[in-house]
Amino acid sequence: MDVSNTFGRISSWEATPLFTPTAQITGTTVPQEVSHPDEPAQSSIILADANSFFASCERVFDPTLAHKPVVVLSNNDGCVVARSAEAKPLIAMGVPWYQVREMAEENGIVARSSNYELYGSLSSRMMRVMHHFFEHQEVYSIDECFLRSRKPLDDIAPLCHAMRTAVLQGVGIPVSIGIAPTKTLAKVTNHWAKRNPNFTGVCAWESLSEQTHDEILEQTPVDDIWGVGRRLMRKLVARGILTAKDLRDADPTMIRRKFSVLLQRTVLELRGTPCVEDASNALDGFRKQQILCSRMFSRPVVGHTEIRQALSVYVQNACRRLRRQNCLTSTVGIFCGVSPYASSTGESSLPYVTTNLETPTDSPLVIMKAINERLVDKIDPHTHYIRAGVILTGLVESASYYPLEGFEANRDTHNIGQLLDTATARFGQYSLGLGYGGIRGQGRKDHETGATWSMRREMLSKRCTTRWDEMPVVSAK
DNA sequence: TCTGGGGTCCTAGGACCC
DNA sequence: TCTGGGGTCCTAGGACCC
Repeated sequence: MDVSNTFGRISSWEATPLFTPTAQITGTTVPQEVSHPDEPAQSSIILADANSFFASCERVFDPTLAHKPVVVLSNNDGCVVARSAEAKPLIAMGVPWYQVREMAEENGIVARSSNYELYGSLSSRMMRVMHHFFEHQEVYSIDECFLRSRKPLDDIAPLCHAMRTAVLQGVGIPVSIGIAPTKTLAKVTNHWAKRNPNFTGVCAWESLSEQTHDEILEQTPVDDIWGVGRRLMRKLVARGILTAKDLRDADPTMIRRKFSVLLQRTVLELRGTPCVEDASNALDGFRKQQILCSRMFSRPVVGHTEIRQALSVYVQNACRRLRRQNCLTSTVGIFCGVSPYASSTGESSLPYVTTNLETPTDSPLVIMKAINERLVDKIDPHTHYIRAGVILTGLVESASYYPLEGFEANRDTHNIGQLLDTATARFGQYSLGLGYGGIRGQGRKDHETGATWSMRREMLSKRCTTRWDEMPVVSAK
């Protein structure tokens, strides 16, 4: 076995624990990290997770929502994607909004369209505050991060309490914290802390007795475990594995053979052996390997003209993200989808077609030209599409790419992308656009482009932290 | 009338090479 | 007429996450 594997990428053929001797798995031993005599050999994983993040964000600048049931809807006001604690008993996750709207109004449930600009801004504030407490931070999603510490548990727990208070006071978002030897157990602990009123937002796995560990795992259904979705759950239940305790006690080799290396890692993680690597250093930080921009339309779209309009807007959005991570793309793909509810076959995603660009680029002009010339005619002009999207893959770092002489054609020589970035930073997103991405309407209700196919967001709150003209006004009497 | 968006990783299978 | 074995790379599809 290659020892360099141990601290680098997990090899695909075997679940290799990261910090502990691996004799029981591979027959070899790996060096342990050097530790200070006063410090535990293994670091603690701290999972900090905001409570009902989107709903909590809506409350930050609208105190009238406090203690009321609040739900946040997906794009296009489609279905319920977040619920405050008060709303949880009243409304299920993921239900289509149109089916429950009447009931919600009768029960005094307040609904908001999703306001990702606000959530993103509050998320980065929250992450900054937490980073102040623990140097090693891995931002895992918009509302949660893993922190790592080698301090003794007696020191970590008070720090976590202080961090929780700081986020609540400084940003206005309540978070729950789980501390455990592995990421999977930190997730379990965190969920437990949220459900159990005995914990004031912070719970440490290792402060609990073995009997409590068993009780917690016994009460955790297998599909509540990080990494086990609906499909896997069905297969596991068929084998009599119903709870997290059953999975922890299953034979890892059998799990590897019958399922996958991923689930084998989960088994080991439930036993306290870290197997899921720290992703914060992957790819120089936060560089994505693919960029996808897609949206549902507010109404079905037929024919190439409007599809081109939408693709043009999405390409500009994708290119902005591409430039932000200093990359160029070599392959562009587009897809359209029809409603799986309307089609008799349940088919949802129709053509996905790709084309390779002659040279990598970040220019929306070059990409849109390739789409118009090579891909758009693969789309059926008579189908009623409800969504479309653009995927950029084969990303390369701009700094490391030098075109051969005579092959610079795809370079954005006029720096149009840069110009768009500067203009939109100053005047707001969609204030300036290219071609079909050029803007016709201002209406927030019809989304930013003002196009009739643009998504619906009828209950959008203000973007208080990112728009001068939407800043909240406070008055004192 | 109306059912989200943006990612990741793993695996199997095919193409291709020597 | 017989028709290998071992390896890499790429891609599509499936599963998962929030």
